[in-house]
Amino acid sequence: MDSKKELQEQVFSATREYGVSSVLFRNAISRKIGLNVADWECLSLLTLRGISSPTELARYTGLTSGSVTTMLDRLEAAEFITRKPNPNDRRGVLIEVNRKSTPAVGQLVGGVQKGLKEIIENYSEKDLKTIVGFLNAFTMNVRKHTDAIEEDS
Amino acid sequence: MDSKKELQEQVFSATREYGVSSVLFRNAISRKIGLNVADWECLSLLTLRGISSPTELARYTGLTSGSVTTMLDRLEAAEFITRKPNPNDRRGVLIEVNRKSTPAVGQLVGGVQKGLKEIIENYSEKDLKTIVGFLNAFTMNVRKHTDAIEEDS
DNA sequence: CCTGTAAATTCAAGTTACTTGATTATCAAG
DNA sequence: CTTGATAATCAAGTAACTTGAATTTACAGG
Repeated sequence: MDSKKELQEQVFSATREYGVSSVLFRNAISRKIGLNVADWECLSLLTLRGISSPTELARYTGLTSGSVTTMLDRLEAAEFITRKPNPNDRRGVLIEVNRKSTPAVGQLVGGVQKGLKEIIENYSEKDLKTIVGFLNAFTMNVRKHTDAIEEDS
Repeated sequence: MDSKKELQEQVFSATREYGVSSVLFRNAISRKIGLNVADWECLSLLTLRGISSPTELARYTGLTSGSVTTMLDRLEAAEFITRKPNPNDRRGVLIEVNRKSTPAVGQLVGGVQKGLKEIIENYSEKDLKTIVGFLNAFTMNVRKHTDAIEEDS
């Protein structure tokens, strides 16, 4: 097998390890913080997006809207999030993450992000372009297949 | 300088979108197959990691041994896995994934994998090396922090 | 301006999955 | 051959999730 084919296989394999490691990290951190996995993923998305809605969180976690309601009740009671009225749609609510009430979370996530930034800093512009291109292509591919799965139901 | 910082930010952002898209794919596929998210992820771990015992699976998932028992009962009833006696330890069991009994799974996962392989084929050897290097560095970083979280408990 | 339909969220009742603690069987060591 | 630890399971109780209905608001067509 030539070296290019081998490299292709290495990339393929690396993407899987990337995914597995992310899952294991999530398991460890949610356990550490004392949240179940769904609750943690919810907080995680909120951290990325800043503000979200129960509908979006339902999609992200794969839970039903009813489950999201009780999950948000839990997170709100624990002061991880706040519900606010949506000024543009009086049916909806906006979910905000309370960053100050989660110093442990910030520290744990911040550590990984810091590590990632250090990795990124070691690449040239050219390489960064290659990496961004690959990551975006990967993401588009996953999205395409997700949509395909969801369509024929 | 500025464009490099911007590129770095793009990579950082792309890794997050990569993660989000993976989560949404997981939701879609587990729903499609009729497994809950936790069961699907376990099946995935069993397949990718070659995990073989309930004990090991419990460690990876953060579940208790009792939960793993009932989860394996579900997966076995649905014929996704098989329990076999461990010839080296009569207390234990070995878990095997039944690849043949899951054509739907194979087809769905195969689709994404095919797309990924097509993406990979468009890169030069040099670029592939860059990509592998980045993915591995990312994975190592996540693992390092996972271990750190698990250690001080 | 109405009216019907769809969407966002919540709620109540029933189901599923998880945890804890005990149980059985086996191992490993002295 | 006894002691302490480990692998898996089981039973009972708890926590989380789903389903389906209710409420409120949005929006499109007549």
